[in-house]
Amino acid sequence: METFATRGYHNASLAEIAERAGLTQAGVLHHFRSKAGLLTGVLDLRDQSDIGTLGEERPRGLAFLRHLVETAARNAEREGIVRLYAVLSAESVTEGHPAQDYFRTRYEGLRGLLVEALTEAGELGEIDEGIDPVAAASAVIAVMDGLQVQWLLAPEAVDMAAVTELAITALLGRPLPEAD
Amino acid sequence: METFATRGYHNASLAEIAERAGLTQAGVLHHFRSKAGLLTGVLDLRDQSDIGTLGEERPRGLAFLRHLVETAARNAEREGIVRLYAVLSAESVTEGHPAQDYFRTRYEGLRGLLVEALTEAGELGEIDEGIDPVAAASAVIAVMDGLQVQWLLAPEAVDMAAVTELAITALLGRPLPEAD
DNA sequence: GTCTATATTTGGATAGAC
DNA sequence: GTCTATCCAAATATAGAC
Repeated sequence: METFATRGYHNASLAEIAERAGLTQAGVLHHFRSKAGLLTGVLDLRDQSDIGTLGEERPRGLAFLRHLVETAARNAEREGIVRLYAVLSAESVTEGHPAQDYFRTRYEGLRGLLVEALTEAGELGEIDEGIDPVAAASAVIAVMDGLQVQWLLAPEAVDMAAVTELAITALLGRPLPEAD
Repeated sequence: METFATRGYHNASLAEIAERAGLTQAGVLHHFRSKAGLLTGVLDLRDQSDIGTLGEERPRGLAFLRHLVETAARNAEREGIVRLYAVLSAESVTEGHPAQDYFRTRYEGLRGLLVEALTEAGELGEIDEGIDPVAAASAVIAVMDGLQVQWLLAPEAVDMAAVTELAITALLGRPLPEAD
């Protein structure tokens, strides 16, 4: 994870990964059939503790948006994870990238989660009728992703949580309720 | 440009670039001292026709924000350029990447341009007093960047111009004036 | 200014011993 | 399950002819 985050997929070498894991390059390939397989394994592992796989008990309505702001705040303390996703998601749009399907599916899922949360918020009367859940969903995800790159290049210049909350409240047209 | 956009920096080879340019790999290195030098050259070239280098006659106040929406619309017809910046900007956060300074400076400049435009808009009475130009600047840039990755992975699922305009109008708390 | 040739390094992957 | 040894391909960069 750390090596892919620090170097990206193509510039990461199995030799470096092996060394950091305490075995040889051939040893790594005993557990994963190829470098691409290793990347897939890393992403699958990460997924088990990530937002993209929130279960049925996930927060509903605006509480989900609040959860995203908290995620942004927590991310400011997890540079490695932020870098991993920022680097790999963008790299995945290159030709034949092994994580392309993963990120296509991930974004589709994230947009779906947000559309659902925004729709719930509408039904609960938490937000105005006029809001387009699909457009707002893309916007929220985009802000969070874009902030990560800016923050990685200049951590002192960008407050990810504050700007995320600003953008969300602006899109909703009202303040976000505090966390429980 | 096309090769770096399609493959990223590390996975692009001088051989492919040379072939597409109609000469040999050694021929390319006669004009650029190294692969990193070539990347720098590409970015410098692009800069001459790009938003980051708008001169003194750039649009002022909200007209600048309108200009950004138009850029997003135009970008939907320029996948190559979009991919170039999306891939390289994220890749630039990896260790020792040759475009790191370029993108750090670029984002700093973009934020400065946005802050200036938003400040002008405030002085012109085009937007409310309460708006924080610095936070809004980061947000606008982030939305545009984030949308590009989503759009590259699923062009049919994301309307870059519409969502950009939605986010900007939300952040401003009012509609954006039409272009001249 | 472009080429061929080559040096040198590094990469991913495989075979087979232990 | 891990290692050593090796293969093979590809990469950047340089030297020097034309």
